[in-house]
Amino acid sequence: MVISFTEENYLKAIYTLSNQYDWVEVSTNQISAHLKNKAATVTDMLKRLSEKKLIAYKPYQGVKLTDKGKRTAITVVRKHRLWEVFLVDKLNFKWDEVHDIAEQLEHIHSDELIEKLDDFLGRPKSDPHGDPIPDANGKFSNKRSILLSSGVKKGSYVVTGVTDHSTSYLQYLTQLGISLGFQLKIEEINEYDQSLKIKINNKQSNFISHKAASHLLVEQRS
Amino acid sequence: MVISFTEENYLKAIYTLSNQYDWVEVSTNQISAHLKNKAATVTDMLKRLSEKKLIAYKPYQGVKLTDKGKRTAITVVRKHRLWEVFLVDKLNFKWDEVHDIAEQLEHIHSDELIEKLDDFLGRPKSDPHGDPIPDANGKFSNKRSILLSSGVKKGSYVVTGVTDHSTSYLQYLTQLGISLGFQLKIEEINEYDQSLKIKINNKQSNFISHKAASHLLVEQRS
DNA sequence: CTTTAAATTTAGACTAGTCTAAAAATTTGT
DNA sequence: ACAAATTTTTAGACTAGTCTAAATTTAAAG
Ligand SMILES: [Mn+2]
Ligand SMILES: [Mn+2]
Ligand SMILES: [Mn+2]
Ligand SMILES: [Mn+2]
Repeated sequence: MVISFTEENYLKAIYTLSNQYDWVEVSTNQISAHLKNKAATVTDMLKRLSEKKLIAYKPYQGVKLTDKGKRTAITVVRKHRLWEVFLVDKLNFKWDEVHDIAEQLEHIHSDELIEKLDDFLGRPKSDPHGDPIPDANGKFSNKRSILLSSGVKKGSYVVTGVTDHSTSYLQYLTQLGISLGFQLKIEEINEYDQSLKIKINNKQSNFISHKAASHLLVEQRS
Repeated sequence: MVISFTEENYLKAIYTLSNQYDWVEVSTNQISAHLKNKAATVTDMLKRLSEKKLIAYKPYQGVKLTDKGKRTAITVVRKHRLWEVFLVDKLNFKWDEVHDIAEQLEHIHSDELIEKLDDFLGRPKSDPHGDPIPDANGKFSNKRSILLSSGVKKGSYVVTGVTDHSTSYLQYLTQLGISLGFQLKIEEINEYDQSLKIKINNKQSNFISHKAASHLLVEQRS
Protein backbone atom coordinates (compact mmCIF):
# COMPACT_ATOMS: atom_id res chain seq x y z
CA MET A 1 0.00 0.00 0.00
CA VAL A 2 1.26 3.44 -0.90
CA ILE A 3 1.18 6.12 1.79
CA SER A 4 1.49 9.68 0.57
CA PHE A 5 3.67 12.46 1.85
CA THR A 6 0.58 14.14 3.30
CA GLU A 7 -0.72 11.00 4.96
CA GLU A 8 2.67 10.44 6.58
CA ASN A 9 2.51 13.93 8.06
CA TYR A 10 -0.90 13.28 9.56
CA LEU A 11 0.26 9.98 11.06
CA LYS A 12 3.31 11.64 12.54
CA ALA A 13 1.17 14.45 13.98
CA ILE A 14 -1.23 11.96 15.56
CA TYR A 15 1.70 9.99 16.94
CA THR A 16 3.34 13.07 18.44
CA LEU A 17 0.13 14.37 20.01
CA SER A 18 -0.84 10.96 21.25
CA ASN A 19 2.60 10.56 22.82
CA GLN A 20 2.27 13.98 24.44
CA TYR A 21 -1.15 13.33 25.95
CA ASP A 22 -0.60 9.92 27.47
CA TRP A 23 -1.82 7.84 24.52
CA VAL A 24 -5.46 8.83 24.83
CA GLU A 25 -7.50 9.66 21.73
CA VAL A 26 -6.38 12.72 19.77
CA SER A 27 -9.00 15.28 18.75
CA THR A 28 -9.64 16.78 15.35
CA ASN A 29 -8.88 20.25 16.67
CA GLN A 30 -5.54 19.17 18.14
CA ILE A 31 -4.46 17.80 14.77
CA SER A 32 -5.83 20.86 13.04
CA ALA A 33 -3.80 23.16 15.30
CA HIS A 34 -0.66 21.05 15.00
CA LEU A 35 -0.69 20.90 11.21
CA LYS A 36 -2.17 24.36 10.72
CA ASN A 37 -4.97 22.91 8.61
CA LYS A 38 -8.67 23.57 9.05
CA ALA A 39 -10.70 21.08 11.10
CA ALA A 40 -12.85 20.19 8.08
CA THR A 41 -9.72 19.24 6.17
CA VAL A 42 -8.59 17.05 9.04
CA THR A 43 -11.93 15.25 9.15
CA ASP A 44 -11.60 14.41 5.45
CA MET A 45 -8.15 12.98 5.97
CA LEU A 46 -9.20 11.01 9.05
CA LYS A 47 -11.82 9.27 6.94
CA ARG A 48 -9.20 8.33 4.37
CA LEU A 49 -6.68 7.12 6.99
CA SER A 50 -9.43 5.12 8.63
CA GLU A 51 -10.32 3.57 5.27
CA LYS A 52 -6.70 2.46 4.99
CA LYS A 53 -6.77 0.98 8.53
CA LEU A 54 -4.02 3.32 9.70
CA ILE A 55 -6.15 4.84 12.45
CA ALA A 56 -9.18 3.89 14.51
CA TYR A 57 -11.67 6.69 14.01
CA LYS A 58 -15.04 7.14 15.66
CA PRO A 59 -16.76 10.37 14.54
CA TYR A 60 -16.72 12.99 17.33
CA GLN A 61 -14.67 10.67 19.55
CA GLY A 62 -11.13 11.34 18.32
CA VAL A 63 -8.59 8.96 16.83
CA LYS A 64 -5.91 6.49 17.80
CA LEU A 65 -3.25 4.95 15.60
CA THR A 66 -3.62 1.29 14.69
CA ASP A 67 -0.50 -0.88 14.94
CA LYS A 68 0.10 -0.35 11.24
CA GLY A 69 -0.36 3.41 11.62
CA LYS A 70 1.95 3.54 14.61
CA ARG A 71 4.64 1.57 12.79
CA THR A 72 4.46 3.96 9.87
CA ALA A 73 4.62 7.01 12.14
CA ILE A 74 7.62 5.66 14.02
CA THR A 75 9.43 5.00 10.75
CA VAL A 76 8.89 8.62 9.73
CA VAL A 77 10.18 9.78 13.12
CA ARG A 78 13.19 7.48 12.73
CA LYS A 79 13.99 8.93 9.32
CA HIS A 80 13.53 12.51 10.53
CA ARG A 81 15.94 12.06 13.42
CA LEU A 82 18.56 10.12 11.48
CA TRP A 83 18.61 12.79 8.78
CA GLU A 84 19.00 15.45 11.48
CA VAL A 85 22.05 13.59 12.79
CA PHE A 86 23.43 13.45 9.26
CA LEU A 87 22.91 17.17 8.75
CA VAL A 88 24.61 18.13 12.03
CA ASP A 89 27.36 15.50 12.27
CA LYS A 90 28.33 15.20 8.62
CA LEU A 91 27.29 18.44 6.95
CA ASN A 92 28.03 20.76 9.88
CA PHE A 93 24.62 22.34 10.19
CA LYS A 94 23.73 23.90 13.54
CA TRP A 95 21.10 22.18 15.68
CA ASP A 96 18.65 24.99 15.04
CA GLU A 97 18.95 24.74 11.24
CA VAL A 98 18.04 21.14 10.53
CA HIS A 99 14.38 20.66 11.34
CA ASP A 100 12.85 22.03 8.13
CA ILE A 101 15.21 20.10 5.88
CA ALA A 102 14.54 16.91 7.84
CA GLU A 103 10.81 17.55 7.37
CA GLN A 104 11.44 17.02 3.67
CA LEU A 105 13.98 14.20 3.92
CA GLU A 106 11.79 12.13 6.25
CA HIS A 107 9.49 11.37 3.29
CA ILE A 108 12.09 9.76 1.04
CA HIS A 109 10.99 6.18 0.46
CA SER A 110 13.71 3.52 0.61
CA ASP A 111 14.30 0.98 3.35
CA GLU A 112 17.78 0.30 1.98
CA LEU A 113 18.61 3.98 2.27
CA ILE A 114 17.59 4.44 5.84
CA GLU A 115 19.44 1.33 7.02
CA LYS A 116 22.62 2.32 5.20
CA LEU A 117 22.31 5.86 6.55
CA ASP A 118 21.92 4.50 10.07
CA ASP A 119 25.11 2.42 9.60
CA PHE A 120 26.99 5.35 8.15
CA LEU A 121 26.09 7.51 11.15
CA GLY A 122 27.18 4.78 13.58
CA ARG A 123 23.67 3.81 14.70
CA PRO A 124 23.10 6.89 16.86
CA LYS A 125 20.72 6.57 19.81
CA SER A 126 19.53 10.17 19.79
CA ASP A 127 19.23 13.14 17.46
CA PRO A 128 20.80 16.62 17.78
CA HIS A 129 18.00 17.69 20.12
CA GLY A 130 18.36 14.68 22.38
CA ASP A 131 15.29 12.91 21.02
CA PRO A 132 15.63 9.14 20.96
CA ILE A 133 15.97 7.40 17.59
CA PRO A 134 13.92 4.22 17.30
CA ASP A 135 15.69 1.20 15.82
CA ALA A 136 14.60 -0.54 12.60
CA ASN A 137 11.93 -2.44 14.59
CA GLY A 138 10.51 0.74 16.06
CA LYS A 139 11.93 0.17 19.52
CA PHE A 140 13.05 3.18 21.56
CA SER A 141 15.75 2.89 24.18
CA ASN A 142 13.91 4.73 26.90
CA LYS A 143 15.77 7.36 28.73
CA ARG A 144 14.42 8.87 31.94
CA SER A 145 14.99 12.59 31.74
CA ILE A 146 13.13 15.26 33.65
CA LEU A 147 12.29 18.85 32.81
CA LEU A 148 14.56 21.44 34.39
CA SER A 149 11.42 23.27 35.50
CA SER A 150 9.65 20.66 37.58
CA GLY A 151 10.69 20.34 41.20
CA VAL A 152 14.44 20.38 40.72
CA LYS A 153 16.76 20.92 43.69
CA LYS A 154 20.14 22.62 43.80
CA GLY A 155 22.76 20.32 42.38
CA SER A 156 24.31 19.04 39.16
CA TYR A 157 22.48 17.97 36.03
CA VAL A 158 23.43 17.14 32.46
CA VAL A 159 21.47 18.38 29.44
CA THR A 160 19.87 15.47 27.56
CA GLY A 161 17.35 17.13 25.30
CA VAL A 162 14.83 19.83 24.49
CA THR A 163 11.07 19.71 24.05
CA ASP A 164 10.82 22.92 22.00
CA HIS A 165 12.51 22.55 18.60
CA SER A 166 11.94 26.11 17.41
CA THR A 167 14.87 27.99 15.96
CA SER A 168 14.38 30.83 18.40
CA TYR A 169 14.54 28.59 21.47
CA LEU A 170 17.55 26.64 20.19
CA GLN A 171 19.37 29.84 19.32
CA TYR A 172 18.58 31.24 22.76
CA LEU A 173 20.13 28.19 24.41
CA THR A 174 23.18 28.45 22.17
CA GLN A 175 23.54 32.09 23.13
CA LEU A 176 23.33 31.15 26.82
CA GLY A 177 26.12 28.65 26.13
CA ILE A 178 23.97 25.56 26.61
CA SER A 179 24.40 22.50 24.39
CA LEU A 180 23.49 18.83 24.62
CA GLY A 181 25.65 16.96 27.10
CA PHE A 182 26.67 20.09 29.01
CA GLN A 183 26.66 20.16 32.80
CA LEU A 184 24.25 22.53 34.56
CA LYS A 185 24.69 23.30 38.26
CA ILE A 186 21.62 24.89 39.84
CA GLU A 187 22.89 27.58 42.16
CA GLU A 188 19.70 29.43 43.03
CA ILE A 189 15.99 28.76 42.74
CA ASN A 190 13.92 31.91 42.76
CA GLU A 191 10.67 31.12 44.56
CA TYR A 192 8.78 34.07 43.16
CA ASP A 193 8.98 33.40 39.40
CA GLN A 194 10.62 29.95 39.39
CA SER A 195 13.61 31.28 37.52
CA LEU A 196 16.94 29.54 38.08
CA LYS A 197 20.54 30.64 38.35
CA ILE A 198 22.68 27.96 36.75
CA LYS A 199 26.42 27.51 36.23
CA ILE A 200 27.10 26.07 32.79
CA ASN A 201 29.95 23.55 32.44
CA ASN A 202 31.66 25.12 35.45
CA LYS A 203 32.08 28.34 33.51
CA GLN A 204 29.67 31.26 33.30
CA SER A 205 26.49 31.52 35.36
CA ASN A 206 23.20 32.63 33.80
CA PHE A 207 19.61 33.18 34.81
CA ILE A 208 17.04 31.09 33.01
CA SER A 209 13.28 31.67 33.18
CA HIS A 210 10.75 29.05 34.17
CA LYS A 211 9.44 29.05 30.61
CA ALA A 212 12.87 28.40 29.13
CA ALA A 213 13.65 25.75 31.75
CA SER A 214 10.37 24.00 31.05
CA HIS A 215 11.63 22.89 27.64
CA LEU A 216 15.02 21.64 28.80
CA LEU A 217 15.42 17.94 29.59
CA VAL A 218 18.11 17.00 32.11
CA GLU A 219 19.34 14.04 34.13
CA GLN A 220 20.63 14.33 37.65
CA ARG A 221 24.40 13.93 38.19
CA SER A 222 25.71 13.66 41.74
CA MET B 1 8.32 31.59 -7.01
CA VAL B 2 7.54 28.08 -5.90
CA ILE B 3 8.20 25.30 -8.40
CA SER B 4 6.55 21.98 -7.65
CA PHE B 5 8.05 18.51 -7.67
CA THR B 6 6.10 17.77 -10.86
CA GLU B 7 7.14 20.97 -12.59
CA GLU B 8 10.78 20.23 -11.77
CA ASN B 9 10.43 16.83 -13.43
CA TYR B 10 9.03 18.37 -16.58
CA LEU B 11 11.83 20.95 -16.71
CA LYS B 12 14.43 18.24 -16.26
CA ALA B 13 12.82 16.14 -18.99
CA ILE B 14 12.78 19.07 -21.40
CA TYR B 15 16.40 19.83 -20.51
CA THR B 16 17.51 16.24 -21.07
CA LEU B 17 15.68 15.87 -24.39
CA SER B 18 16.80 19.28 -25.56
CA ASN B 19 20.39 18.37 -24.71
CA GLN B 20 20.02 15.09 -26.59
CA TYR B 21 18.63 16.63 -29.75
CA ASP B 22 21.05 19.49 -30.26
CA TRP B 23 19.04 22.17 -28.41
CA VAL B 24 16.23 22.39 -30.93
CA GLU B 25 12.61 22.59 -29.79
CA VAL B 26 11.30 19.56 -27.93
CA SER B 27 7.94 18.11 -29.00
CA THR B 28 4.94 17.27 -26.84
CA ASN B 29 5.20 13.61 -27.83
CA GLN B 30 8.86 13.40 -26.86
CA ILE B 31 8.08 14.69 -23.37
CA SER B 32 5.06 12.43 -23.18
CA ALA B 33 7.16 9.37 -24.03
CA HIS B 34 9.97 10.39 -21.67
CA LEU B 35 7.72 10.94 -18.64
CA LYS B 36 5.23 8.21 -19.56
CA ASN B 37 2.38 10.70 -19.38
CA LYS B 38 -0.29 11.23 -22.03
CA ALA B 39 0.24 13.99 -24.58
CA ALA B 40 -2.85 15.85 -23.36
CA THR B 41 -1.39 15.95 -19.87
CA VAL B 42 1.85 17.35 -21.21
CA THR B 43 0.04 20.10 -23.10
CA ASP B 44 -1.66 21.18 -19.86
CA MET B 45 1.64 21.37 -18.05
CA LEU B 46 3.35 23.22 -20.90
CA LYS B 47 0.72 25.94 -20.60
CA ARG B 48 1.41 26.26 -16.87
CA LEU B 49 5.21 26.31 -17.30
CA SER B 50 4.82 28.89 -20.03
CA GLU B 51 2.65 31.01 -17.72
CA LYS B 52 5.50 30.92 -15.21
CA LYS B 53 8.03 31.94 -17.90
CA LEU B 54 10.00 28.73 -17.44
CA ILE B 55 9.60 27.68 -21.08
CA ALA B 56 8.90 29.33 -24.42
CA TYR B 57 5.88 27.55 -25.81
CA LYS B 58 4.24 28.04 -29.22
CA PRO B 59 1.27 25.67 -29.71
CA TYR B 60 2.10 22.91 -32.19
CA GLN B 61 5.69 24.17 -32.46
CA GLY B 62 7.35 22.55 -29.46
CA VAL B 63 9.09 24.13 -26.47
CA LYS B 64 12.44 25.49 -25.36
CA LEU B 65 13.56 26.32 -21.83
CA THR B 66 13.92 29.98 -20.93
CA ASP B 67 17.06 31.00 -19.02
CA LYS B 68 15.12 30.71 -15.80
CA GLY B 69 13.80 27.27 -16.79
CA LYS B 70 17.24 26.09 -17.79
CA ARG B 71 18.78 27.28 -14.52
CA THR B 72 16.12 25.40 -12.59
CA ALA B 73 16.62 22.23 -14.62
CA ILE B 74 20.38 22.34 -14.17
CA THR B 75 19.96 22.73 -10.41
CA VAL B 76 17.82 19.62 -10.34
CA VAL B 77 20.42 17.73 -12.38
CA ARG B 78 23.14 18.98 -10.02
CA LYS B 79 21.22 17.76 -7.00
CA HIS B 80 20.46 14.39 -8.62
CA ARG B 81 24.11 13.74 -9.43
CA LEU B 82 25.50 14.93 -6.09
CA TRP B 83 23.07 12.69 -4.23
CA GLU B 84 24.13 9.76 -6.44
CA VAL B 85 27.75 10.40 -5.45
CA PHE B 86 26.69 10.48 -1.80
CA LEU B 87 24.83 7.19 -2.11
CA VAL B 88 27.73 5.40 -3.80
CA ASP B 89 30.72 6.97 -2.07
CA LYS B 90 29.35 7.33 1.46
CA LEU B 91 26.57 4.80 1.81
CA ASN B 92 28.13 2.04 -0.34
CA PHE B 93 25.30 1.62 -2.80
CA LYS B 94 26.15 0.06 -6.17
CA TRP B 95 26.02 2.32 -9.24
CA ASP B 96 22.94 0.51 -10.52
CA GLU B 97 20.98 1.06 -7.30
CA VAL B 98 21.05 4.81 -6.87
CA HIS B 99 18.99 6.35 -9.65
CA ASP B 100 15.51 5.90 -8.17
CA ILE B 101 16.51 7.19 -4.76
CA ALA B 102 18.19 10.20 -6.37
CA GLU B 103 14.97 10.85 -8.30
CA GLN B 104 13.39 11.55 -4.92
CA LEU B 105 16.29 13.37 -3.29
CA GLU B 106 16.73 15.76 -6.22
CA HIS B 107 13.53 17.55 -5.17
CA ILE B 108 14.60 18.47 -1.65
CA HIS B 109 14.59 22.26 -1.45
CA SER B 110 17.53 23.87 0.33
CA ASP B 111 20.42 25.80 -1.19
CA GLU B 112 22.39 25.46 2.04
CA LEU B 113 21.99 21.70 1.93
CA ILE B 114 23.22 21.20 -1.58
CA GLU B 115 26.28 23.41 -1.07
CA LYS B 116 27.21 21.67 2.16
CA LEU B 117 26.68 18.29 0.53
CA ASP B 118 28.93 19.32 -2.35
CA ASP B 119 31.64 20.30 0.16
CA PHE B 120 31.23 17.10 2.12
CA LEU B 121 31.67 15.04 -1.05
CA GLY B 122 34.80 16.97 -2.04
CA ARG B 123 33.19 18.88 -4.90
CA PRO B 124 33.08 15.94 -7.31
CA LYS B 125 33.18 16.67 -11.03
CA SER B 126 31.15 13.68 -12.12
CA ASP B 127 28.59 11.23 -10.79
CA PRO B 128 28.86 7.41 -10.48
CA HIS B 129 27.83 7.04 -14.14
CA GLY B 130 30.41 9.51 -15.40
CA ASP B 131 27.89 12.30 -15.94
CA PRO B 132 29.32 15.76 -15.27
CA ILE B 133 28.11 17.64 -12.20
CA PRO B 134 27.45 21.34 -12.86
CA ASP B 135 28.82 23.79 -10.27
CA ALA B 136 26.63 26.12 -8.20
CA ASN B 137 26.47 28.51 -11.15
CA GLY B 138 25.30 25.82 -13.52
CA LYS B 139 28.61 25.55 -15.35
CA PHE B 140 29.69 22.14 -16.63
CA SER B 141 33.34 21.26 -17.01
CA ASN B 142 33.02 19.84 -20.50
CA LYS B 143 34.63 16.56 -21.11
CA ARG B 144 35.10 15.23 -24.62
CA SER B 145 34.24 11.59 -24.58
CA ILE B 146 33.17 9.44 -27.51
CA LEU B 147 30.92 6.42 -27.75
CA LEU B 148 32.70 3.09 -27.94
CA SER B 149 30.51 2.26 -30.91
CA SER B 150 31.29 5.08 -33.33
CA GLY B 151 34.31 4.62 -35.55
CA VAL B 152 36.77 3.47 -32.91
CA LYS B 153 40.08 1.90 -33.93
CA LYS B 154 42.08 -0.80 -32.17
CA GLY B 155 43.90 0.68 -29.20
CA SER B 156 43.50 1.74 -25.61
CA TYR B 157 40.62 3.66 -24.09
CA VAL B 158 39.42 4.51 -20.61
CA VAL B 159 35.78 4.30 -19.54
CA THR B 160 34.41 7.75 -18.67
CA GLY B 161 30.66 7.21 -18.57
CA VAL B 162 27.47 5.57 -19.75
CA THR B 163 24.48 6.93 -21.65
CA ASP B 164 22.05 4.21 -20.50
CA HIS B 165 21.38 4.36 -16.75
CA SER B 166 19.12 1.33 -16.56
CA THR B 167 19.80 -1.21 -13.86
CA SER B 168 20.01 -4.01 -16.43
CA TYR B 169 22.67 -2.26 -18.50
CA LEU B 170 24.74 -1.26 -15.48
CA GLN B 171 24.55 -4.76 -14.04
CA TYR B 172 25.57 -6.18 -17.42
CA LEU B 173 28.67 -3.99 -17.43
CA THR B 174 29.48 -4.97 -13.87
CA GLN B 175 29.18 -8.63 -14.83
CA LEU B 176 31.52 -8.04 -17.77
CA GLY B 177 33.97 -6.52 -15.28
CA ILE B 178 33.64 -2.97 -16.60
CA SER B 179 33.59 0.01 -14.23
CA LEU B 180 34.21 3.72 -14.55
CA GLY B 181 37.90 4.54 -15.00
CA PHE B 182 38.80 1.07 -16.25
CA GLN B 183 41.04 0.59 -19.27
CA LEU B 184 39.60 -1.05 -22.37
CA LYS B 185 41.89 -2.31 -25.12
CA ILE B 186 40.07 -2.99 -28.38
CA GLU B 187 41.55 -6.18 -29.78
CA GLU B 188 39.12 -6.98 -32.58
CA ILE B 189 36.43 -5.13 -34.49
CA ASN B 190 33.92 -7.43 -36.07
CA GLU B 191 32.88 -5.86 -39.40
CA TYR B 192 29.72 -7.92 -39.74
CA ASP B 193 27.81 -6.93 -36.57
CA GLN B 194 30.11 -4.21 -35.21
CA SER B 195 30.75 -6.20 -32.06
CA LEU B 196 34.09 -5.70 -30.33
CA LYS B 197 36.54 -7.90 -28.50
CA ILE B 198 38.03 -5.90 -25.66
CA LYS B 199 40.59 -6.61 -22.96
CA ILE B 200 39.51 -5.11 -19.64
CA ASN B 201 42.17 -3.61 -17.35
CA ASN B 202 44.75 -5.95 -18.91
CA LYS B 203 42.87 -8.89 -17.48
CA GLN B 204 40.05 -10.87 -19.08
CA SER B 205 38.87 -10.33 -22.68
CA ASN B 206 35.17 -10.16 -23.53
CA PHE B 207 32.95 -9.63 -26.53
CA ILE B 208 30.64 -6.66 -26.43
CA SER B 209 27.80 -6.02 -28.86
CA HIS B 210 27.37 -2.84 -30.89
CA LYS B 211 24.26 -2.06 -28.87
CA ALA B 212 26.10 -2.38 -25.56
CA ALA B 213 29.09 -0.42 -26.88
CA SER B 214 26.81 2.36 -28.09
CA HIS B 215 26.04 3.38 -24.50
CA LEU B 216 29.62 3.35 -23.27
CA LEU B 217 31.57 6.62 -23.21
CA VAL B 218 35.35 6.39 -23.49
CA GLU B 219 38.41 8.57 -24.01
CA GLN B 220 41.40 7.52 -26.06
CA ARG B 221 44.59 6.62 -24.15
CA SER B 222 47.82 6.02 -26.13
C1' DC C 1 -2.84 20.45 -54.64
C1' DT C 2 -5.66 17.29 -52.10
C1' DT C 3 -6.24 13.68 -49.22
C1' DT C 4 -4.66 11.02 -45.49
C1' DA C 5 -1.97 10.24 -41.46
C1' DA C 6 0.24 11.86 -37.42
C1' DA C 7 0.82 15.12 -33.82
C1' DT C 8 -1.22 18.27 -30.83
C1' DT C 9 -4.71 20.63 -28.42
C1' DT C 10 -9.36 21.07 -26.37
C1' DA C 11 -13.25 19.38 -23.68
C1' DG C 12 -14.82 17.04 -20.00
C1' DA C 13 -14.06 14.06 -16.12
C1' DC C 14 -11.64 12.19 -12.00
C1' DT C 15 -8.67 12.11 -7.36
C1' DA C 16 -6.09 14.17 -3.51
C1' DG C 17 -5.86 17.78 -0.72
C1' DT C 18 -7.32 22.04 0.63
C1' DC C 19 -10.78 25.85 1.93
C1' DT C 20 -15.38 28.39 3.73
C1' DA C 21 -19.93 28.27 5.41
C1' DA C 22 -23.51 25.81 7.47
C1' DA C 23 -25.43 21.90 10.03
C1' DA C 24 -25.09 18.53 13.68
C1' DA C 25 -23.22 16.61 17.88
C1' DT C 26 -21.03 17.13 22.20
C1' DT C 27 -19.64 19.60 26.22
C1' DT C 28 -20.16 23.27 29.52
C1' DG C 29 -22.44 26.42 32.57
C1' DT C 30 -26.23 27.77 35.19
C1' DA D 1 -31.97 19.63 32.79
C1' DC D 2 -31.57 22.95 29.35
C1' DA D 3 -29.55 26.66 26.86
C1' DA D 4 -25.29 28.32 25.15
C1' DA D 5 -20.76 27.56 23.64
C1' DT D 6 -17.59 24.61 21.51
C1' DT D 7 -16.23 20.95 18.62
C1' DT D 8 -16.79 18.24 14.74
C1' DT D 9 -18.78 16.87 10.50
C1' DT D 10 -21.11 17.77 6.06
C1' DA D 11 -21.81 20.29 1.78
C1' DG D 12 -20.02 22.55 -1.85
C1' DA D 13 -16.19 24.68 -4.18
C1' DC D 14 -11.37 25.20 -5.82
C1' DT D 15 -6.41 23.80 -7.71
C1' DA D 16 -2.87 20.61 -9.43
C1' DG D 17 -2.19 16.84 -11.93
C1' DT D 18 -3.85 13.16 -14.35
C1' DC D 19 -6.84 10.57 -17.91
C1' DT D 20 -9.95 9.46 -22.38
C1' DA D 21 -12.25 10.91 -26.36
C1' DA D 22 -12.98 14.24 -29.81
C1' DA D 23 -11.56 18.24 -32.51
C1' DT D 24 -7.96 20.73 -34.70
C1' DT D 25 -3.59 21.63 -36.82
C1' DT D 26 0.46 20.27 -39.18
C1' DA D 27 3.07 17.03 -41.96
C1' DA D 28 3.34 13.44 -45.47
C1' DA D 29 1.95 11.03 -49.62
C1' DG D 30 0.16 10.66 -53.92
MN1 LIG E 1 13.09 17.99 13.94
MN1 LIG F 1 15.11 16.58 16.37
MN1 LIG G 1 20.43 8.99 -12.22
MN1 LIG H 1 23.80 9.41 -12.78
